[in-house]
Amino acid sequence: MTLSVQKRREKQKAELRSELVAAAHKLVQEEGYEGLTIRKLAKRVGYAPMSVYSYFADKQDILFALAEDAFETLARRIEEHPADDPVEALKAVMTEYAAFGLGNPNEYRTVFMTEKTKLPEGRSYEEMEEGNPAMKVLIKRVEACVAAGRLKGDPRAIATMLWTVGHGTISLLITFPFYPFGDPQAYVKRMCDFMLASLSAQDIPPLTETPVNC
Amino acid sequence: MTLSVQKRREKQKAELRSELVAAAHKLVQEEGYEGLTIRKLAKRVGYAPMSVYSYFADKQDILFALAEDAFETLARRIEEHPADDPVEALKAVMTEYAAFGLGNPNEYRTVFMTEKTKLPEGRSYEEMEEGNPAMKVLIKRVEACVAAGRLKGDPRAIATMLWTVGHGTISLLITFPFYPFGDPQAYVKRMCDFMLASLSAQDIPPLTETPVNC
DNA sequence: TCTCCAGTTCGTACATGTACGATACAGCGT
DNA sequence: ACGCTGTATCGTACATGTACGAACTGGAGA
Repeated sequence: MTLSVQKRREKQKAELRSELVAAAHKLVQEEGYEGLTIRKLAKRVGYAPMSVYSYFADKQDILFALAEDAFETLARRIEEHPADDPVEALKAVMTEYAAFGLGNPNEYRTVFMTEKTKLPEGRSYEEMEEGNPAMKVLIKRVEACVAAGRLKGDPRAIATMLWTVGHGTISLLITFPFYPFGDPQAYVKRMCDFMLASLSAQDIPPLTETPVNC
Repeated sequence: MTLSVQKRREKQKAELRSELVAAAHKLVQEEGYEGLTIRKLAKRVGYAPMSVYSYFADKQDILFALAEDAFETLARRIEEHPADDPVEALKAVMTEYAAFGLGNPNEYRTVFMTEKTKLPEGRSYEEMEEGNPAMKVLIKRVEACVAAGRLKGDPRAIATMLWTVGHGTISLLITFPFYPFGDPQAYVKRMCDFMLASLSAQDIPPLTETPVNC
């Protein structure tokens, strides 16, 4: 029964990790993002500071776990959105995405604006789509638009381009709040409408087949 | 002659600051970006660690000074680029901008991917255009395209949208090098061409006049 | 000339992230 | 039953950014 023991171990460990994430979340809510400190977090759950490192490789790792939670919430929020027209449904993804980013700048920043030379553990880029449910919804709704004949081209390429523009919009709004974008909502809507209108008028080739000469 | 004394003071101070920036630059070149430490920097110029704070408010401030230098180089590189066709000239701005960002990710990140809630000193958002010559060139070349009838609409709005997309492209390529964008150069070119083609087909209204109802 | 003051320099101290290694303990083979 | 090994926990130590205030210094006013 050594396996059973192993399993129990892992389960316990996962539970303690969850407990730590919950405590971190509470800490952030109570004292703001700068209030999240390894020492404080450890004290919260009655551990020694260094014990936290048994569950997280890094402080970055803790932030990442928090962000993953947040993005699950985002995905849920997106999914429970009305989707009468496929293009409108796609726009809703971008709008909700932007609202989330602007409303949770710290989480957004830890996921999308911090160094990713080493991504947690060794998982490949699928982490992007597996660990980030929002991306899945985006691709799904793009595919719906293509299937409905409202967009032409490779869904993944289209989704990537939308992501690029959405991210550019959000991160600039976050980073340069004083730049005269006008109303943030309006700017998001402008970019969103612009992209959809422009994409509708073109046939988007897949990403890898783009000619590399030049 | 109290003014003259004041001036001399300021001049001296500016010189020392420049010396610090130069030393910081050398340090970064020699030991990488993590090697830049206030203590090490102070030791380089023979000061006590805390004396650095007479010239820079923050470590962020030091990085910012370094990045400003880098962006001046970028602007020079852009300006000395052939500009036969106004649209091609505009594309060249984006291409060079992207090449710079991908080639100097650390500088790019400190300028465009770190919190700007408090921008150095109290200068307004013009810091964006005054302190960052690249932005000026962008607007200038957009205006040239509009004047030549190749683009329609408000130059500042068009420039802002181009900046948004360019930044989105660069920052995603920097942050997620493992995502299958395909060849970075090709992806930059794709986004660049896409934007120019799409912008050519529309009349872009000014930023502030965008309707805010939704 | 003496006193005072603003600004520059810096010594010390603190909170933080984290590396290193010690300790304690649970499950295993002998 | 007894020691062995791997793992969870944690005490200590170090480098770092930076706050606080002391010491110094050069020029201004009495």
